[in-house]
Amino acid sequence: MSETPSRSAKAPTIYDIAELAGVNPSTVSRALSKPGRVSAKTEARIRAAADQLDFRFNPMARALPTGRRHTLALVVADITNPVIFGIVRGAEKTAAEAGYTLVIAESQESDEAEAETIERLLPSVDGVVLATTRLSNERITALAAKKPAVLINRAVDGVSGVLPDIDSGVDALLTHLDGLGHRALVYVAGPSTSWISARRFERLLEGAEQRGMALTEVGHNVPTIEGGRDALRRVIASRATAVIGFNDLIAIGLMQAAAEQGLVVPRDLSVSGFDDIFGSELITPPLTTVRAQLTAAGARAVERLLEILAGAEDERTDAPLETTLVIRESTGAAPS
Amino acid sequence: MSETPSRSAKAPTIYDIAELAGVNPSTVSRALSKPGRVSAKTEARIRAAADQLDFRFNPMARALPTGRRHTLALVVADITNPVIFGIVRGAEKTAAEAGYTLVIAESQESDEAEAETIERLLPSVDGVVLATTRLSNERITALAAKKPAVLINRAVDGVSGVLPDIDSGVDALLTHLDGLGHRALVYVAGPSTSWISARRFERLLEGAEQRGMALTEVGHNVPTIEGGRDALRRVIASRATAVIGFNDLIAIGLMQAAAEQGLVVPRDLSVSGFDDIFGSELITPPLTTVRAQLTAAGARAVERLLEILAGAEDERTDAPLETTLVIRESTGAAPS
DNA sequence: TTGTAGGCGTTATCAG
DNA sequence: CTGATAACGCCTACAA
Repeated sequence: MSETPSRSAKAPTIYDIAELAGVNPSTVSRALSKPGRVSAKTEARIRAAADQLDFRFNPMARALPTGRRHTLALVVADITNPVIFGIVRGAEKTAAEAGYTLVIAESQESDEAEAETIERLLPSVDGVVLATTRLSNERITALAAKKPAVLINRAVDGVSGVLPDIDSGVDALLTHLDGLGHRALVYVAGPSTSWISARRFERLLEGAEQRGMALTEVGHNVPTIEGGRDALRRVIASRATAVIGFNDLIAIGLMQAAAEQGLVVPRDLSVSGFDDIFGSELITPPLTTVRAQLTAAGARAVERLLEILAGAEDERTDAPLETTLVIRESTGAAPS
Repeated sequence: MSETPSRSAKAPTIYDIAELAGVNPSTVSRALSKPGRVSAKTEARIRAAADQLDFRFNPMARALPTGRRHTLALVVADITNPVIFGIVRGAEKTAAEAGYTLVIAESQESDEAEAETIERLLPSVDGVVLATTRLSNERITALAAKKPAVLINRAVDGVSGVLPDIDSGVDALLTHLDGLGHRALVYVAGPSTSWISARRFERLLEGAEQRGMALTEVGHNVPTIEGGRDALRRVIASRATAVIGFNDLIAIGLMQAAAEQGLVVPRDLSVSGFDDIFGSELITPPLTTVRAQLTAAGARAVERLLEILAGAEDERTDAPLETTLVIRESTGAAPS
């Protein structure tokens, strides 16, 4: 016999239940939030009353005395970047399963804008996941001092992070290109604020040295298709036979621009990227890329956050997430 | 001289400010929430104190007496569907500008799962945007009775909705295909619970009749690339020369499967879709599609919600969002 | 213009 | 095991 709760009618409270069940409100609170601390009989009666009234806890009221909001924030730079698909999905699922709500915020512009967004959200969440942050290390450290924070694809001293296994992926890619006969490579870097872009380049450098390959870097680019297109001219000028884009978006932009210039990929130029986003497989030729476990990253970030909230030691960065080279058709033998 | 707020130190309250400024807490509340109701002098003093303590309102505490949570929910069936991108972006931006926080929830499975998700979120939000809902009309009506709700791409009596201009887009598409000489079409429908899929088919039917074209429908499909692939066999069996996918994802799946069968698009089969998502332009050949204004839809949905919250009449569905036919290379002359 | 007092829904601390 | 009662941080009549 559940009533039809109209929008105007206020939601039932534990007082309503208490009255209906003939007990004290505090007993209702106990019965409903910490089962077992109340006699089975009364608990049953209270639950029945709660059902009948279609009762839900008021999260706001609940948060007041406890300080727990049961809400987590996920901050991303650009929602339209397909990389965050998986991250969002993994994070949302894990949060929901733990009874937490996930707030997603986009920080678009500068690190200034991002800082503001976070500032705005902070009072209503218990912790924050930073997925593609443009924040400085200082700001991140400051943030982590206020609320539990976990980083994805970024390492900052003293702050928990979830990282991909950069080295193995990069190595596999280099081995692949080496095998195809490429001796000169270019890396099209991401934003200067991207920690992971720098790390990828570092490892590329090491690997290229070991293999005796030439490697140059094409300075900071917006991590979008546009960014990739804009970089083509500099890529061509480098005379490399294979380009490695900071991410798939850049790689795709590169391929589009190359096609427009009459360049045939991979005959004239081999192109590869990172992440394996939606779309990488769609483009012609399909993109060779280093796949990251995005969903797992999102899930793990939230797990870490929940652990910290549960009182775990703060900083910890567990084993990096495995990475796989996905060979498709955008890479081929070096032109002779 | 801002202190370094440590995670353990509790956030400052209006009491702290009151003490520091030598006034009553209620005066602080007034000064900070409704400027002008306090003498300029005291207000200045209070603001200074607030700054000094780096004060933020506690949204939870604020929500208690007022009942306003300043939070909106956006519920989507599948976060990895690129259609959602634009919607999320538009919604998030509009919400943030109005000082609202956006919670995004994914409801994956059945309408049962979606109902549960909403149920869980409801107490912590002021209103809900349903973007790709699988809920029944009854459930939607029930939901709207509890909290303000706005639908995207779905019309339900008595509930506000944001709709695309289906007719003009469909008509443009039909005219395009007619001009290319196609006389037999197939529509690859979306899920049976998709209101907009049915509407698209209806209009296709009308238009096909008017133009004397043949049209068949290939029953309900999952709105993903997989769903499109699975439908190809039935599409071929229909003997149509042009397929219209419920959305771009289905169209892309169709194209992939067709290519694997050795069919050349558009020589052997013309393919088109709806939405113009990320990826439609990337695939080869680039997809002809009816573009929807996704970002605008998300923004407008939140605007409507805010209007309702501000006391506007409840139901209203304003002029549909314009739709544009984007002709690319997946459609061509009908085979003779 | 500013202070006082009561309340919002829940939890926590004490008694009983 | 259960009932009072005081927080939690803010808002809002009402009074001064």
